[in-house]
Amino acid sequence: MKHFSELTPSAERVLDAAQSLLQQRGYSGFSIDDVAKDVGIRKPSVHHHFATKAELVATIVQRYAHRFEAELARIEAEQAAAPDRLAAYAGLFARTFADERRLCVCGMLGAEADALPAEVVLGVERFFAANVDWLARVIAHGQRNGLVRRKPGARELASMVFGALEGAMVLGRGMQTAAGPKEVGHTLLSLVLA
Amino acid sequence: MKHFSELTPSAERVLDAAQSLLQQRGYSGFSIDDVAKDVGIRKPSVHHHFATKAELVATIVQRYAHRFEAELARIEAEQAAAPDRLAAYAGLFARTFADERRLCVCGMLGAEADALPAEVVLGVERFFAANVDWLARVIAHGQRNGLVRRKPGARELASMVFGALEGAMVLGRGMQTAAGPKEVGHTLLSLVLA
DNA sequence: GTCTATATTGTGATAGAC
DNA sequence: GTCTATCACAATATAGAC
Repeated sequence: MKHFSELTPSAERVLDAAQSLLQQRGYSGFSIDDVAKDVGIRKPSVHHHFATKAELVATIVQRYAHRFEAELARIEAEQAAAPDRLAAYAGLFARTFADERRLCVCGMLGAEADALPAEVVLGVERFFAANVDWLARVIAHGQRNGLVRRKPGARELASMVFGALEGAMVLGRGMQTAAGPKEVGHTLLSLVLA
Repeated sequence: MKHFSELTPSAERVLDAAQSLLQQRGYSGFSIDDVAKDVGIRKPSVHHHFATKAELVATIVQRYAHRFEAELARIEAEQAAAPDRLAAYAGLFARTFADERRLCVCGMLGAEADALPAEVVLGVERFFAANVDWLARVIAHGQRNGLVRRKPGARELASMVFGALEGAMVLGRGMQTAAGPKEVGHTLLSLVLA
């Protein structure tokens, strides 16, 4: 598979359009032709950049995960205290959702996992693990400093926080009045602080 | 749309097979022919019971929501204390997930909402609202008795708990080592109790 | 990098017989 | 309630020209 950093500008436009469709409709819910129409080209031109749909989506996941991990690094650099890091983390989900109520790329794909090519599922697994690992580290740090409650372990809290934010995006789309990731982020924070 | 209580045994077999496929692969991820194959009949026989795919899935949602609400009523009858009711509630999600790592029907459909017929989305919205309403009532009751913490309001806690359990199912499929709804249920309970 | 044209398969849905 | 046969179209993907 191509690495996303070697993409031409045309390939990036294809990737952007496909990611948006993926976040709105899921892997099985959009076609190569949908992508082509959004970009303003024809189907075979999409295949010129990405031979198969699986490769296209695997590249989306790769780029998405890379960008996300860069955001995590930025948060750690900018925020020193665990509560501030957690608040900024929730903000990442809120920002994605604020843009046309888009779902997390990997949240969507995780739900569909059984219907996906193996190379896509692998990228999703890595993204999930990276998130839980990062959260567990931040939470453990906060627990040592007495800023985060100690009772459920760092890893249990991390899984719960990550899942709650992913779940909040799903609820937010299915239900107009539901709390989105922004509101759930606040609720989580007040529960998790010592 | 037909009501699920008037279904013939053959129609119920079709509905069962379709629901399983829906929970594993999503609305766009299974076809009428997939359903037919699982039941052991041909495509037109599926259409004989449900004229369109939209009607088939809308009926699944209707039946699923009805059964779920019956479970909620049973929990309220069997468990008097809010913490026990919440634990039993989380158990509903754990039980679904324990069966072949199936997703909640409406969790799956909520993620796909943008690609779905209106009659399906309407059923999903109703299911979400029923869950948050029920949880908010149970939590408010627990707050009055001093068994549930008072700080985030009942409705905020309810949205968070529901979303966390839905999210845990998504994580559980995408990531082998992740906490499923069972583990997340325990974490949630220990956070929410006073 | 993009196109037209095409192959192949899958899709939801219908007609009409048994 | 189920079937065969069929329709109209949409899907992923490829060949080969410009």
